[in-house]
Amino acid sequence: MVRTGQGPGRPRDSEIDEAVLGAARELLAEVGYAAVTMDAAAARAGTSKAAIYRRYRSKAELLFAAAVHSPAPAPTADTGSLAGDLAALARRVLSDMTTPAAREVAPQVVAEVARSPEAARRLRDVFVSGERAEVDAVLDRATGRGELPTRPDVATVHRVLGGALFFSVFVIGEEPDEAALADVVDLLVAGLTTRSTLPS
Amino acid sequence: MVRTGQGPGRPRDSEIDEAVLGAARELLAEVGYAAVTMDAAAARAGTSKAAIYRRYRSKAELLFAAAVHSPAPAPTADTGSLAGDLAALARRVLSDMTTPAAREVAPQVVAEVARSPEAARRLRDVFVSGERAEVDAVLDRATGRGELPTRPDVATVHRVLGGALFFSVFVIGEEPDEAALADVVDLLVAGLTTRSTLPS
DNA sequence: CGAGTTTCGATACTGGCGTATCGTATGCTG
DNA sequence: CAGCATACGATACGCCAGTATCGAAACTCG
Repeated sequence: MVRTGQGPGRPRDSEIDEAVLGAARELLAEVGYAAVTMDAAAARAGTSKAAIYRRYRSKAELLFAAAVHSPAPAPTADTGSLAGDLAALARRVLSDMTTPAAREVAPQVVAEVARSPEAARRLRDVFVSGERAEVDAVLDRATGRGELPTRPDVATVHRVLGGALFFSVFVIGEEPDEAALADVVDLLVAGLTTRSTLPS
Repeated sequence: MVRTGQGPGRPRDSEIDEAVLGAARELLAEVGYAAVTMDAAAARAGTSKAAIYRRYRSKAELLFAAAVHSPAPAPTADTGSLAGDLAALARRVLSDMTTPAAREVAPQVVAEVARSPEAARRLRDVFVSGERAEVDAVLDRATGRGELPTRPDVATVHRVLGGALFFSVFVIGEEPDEAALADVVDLLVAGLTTRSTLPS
């Protein structure tokens, strides 16, 4: 019994998938999050609201998908040192966060996550795990170089680095400049290279 | 010419101030953020929606005010060490974040902040500056004890600590347990006591 | 080929946030 | 006392997210 992965019934029209996503992207760029209307998105995509809601559970999810272009995040380059790698990673994450689209969409996604456990799961699968994997790779390289006394807990490092960036941009409301970013990374590197991590 | 601080016109009724805030608090606790209605809040407060919107610019701001009880946050106790102080501060902030009300309201406030620069300013005045002052006090004590080689940048420490907590709860979606919290604090302390901070 | 299931477009509908409008009430200022 | 500016209750309204309903189309399985 071969499971084709396709259930019974009429299959989704992939052209509509793209049309919807494209329309959402355009509208988001043109008028901004608040002014995007589901009706307008449907109209521009040449379809109906129902078709959109079959694909996304809310406006926040649609525009989240629209704002996220590259499902293949370029893995952080190997700069040769933990400090360099973390700085590079931090810069990339920060630049992703400060995209016009991301600036508007991310807070809404956080709000959505609070309402829907399912949205929370999806965010974790799409974003959190991806970021964590990148942090993991950086720590792997540093461990390989012998820069670290013990292997730090990935979750901790991710929490601290990602948290500092997210918090700065979306809660404090001021994007850290290059010096502030360096200060955070410096603090993190100093901590990692000094202590022995507690067992998680 | 004495500016009384009260402009012309009929003054606000302070009883309505309290009634609105009380009604909002009750409803928030009873039915949760999403199910709170501005009409219901007005009705329970025995007033009209217009009176509420004269005081708060949105549902998010109303429920934010309703969720924040103590404008006088108990200053963090002096535990005798930087590690102890930071751990205590982290625990308090975390417990504030994980209140049922805060869990629902905080993400909405973040979303609101993205839409309204004015809301952003208010959040900074009410919350960010308060937290930062607490971090500052902790760093002051540590510096006084001679635990730190140089005075760290408050903004950096605040970003890292506050960010790690906020990010964990509201983005990653998992509240850090006692061990995870200890790991973050440990990392932070190791970093602070080791390096010399870059000039901000 | 027929039964069952899902998508599609189209459209109508509900609920709730936020705004606007009135006539009235209440305070300051000259 | 005469403005004048604002707050008040009471609606009414626009706008939009999200849901529901319909007949028709498209695909799978038996």
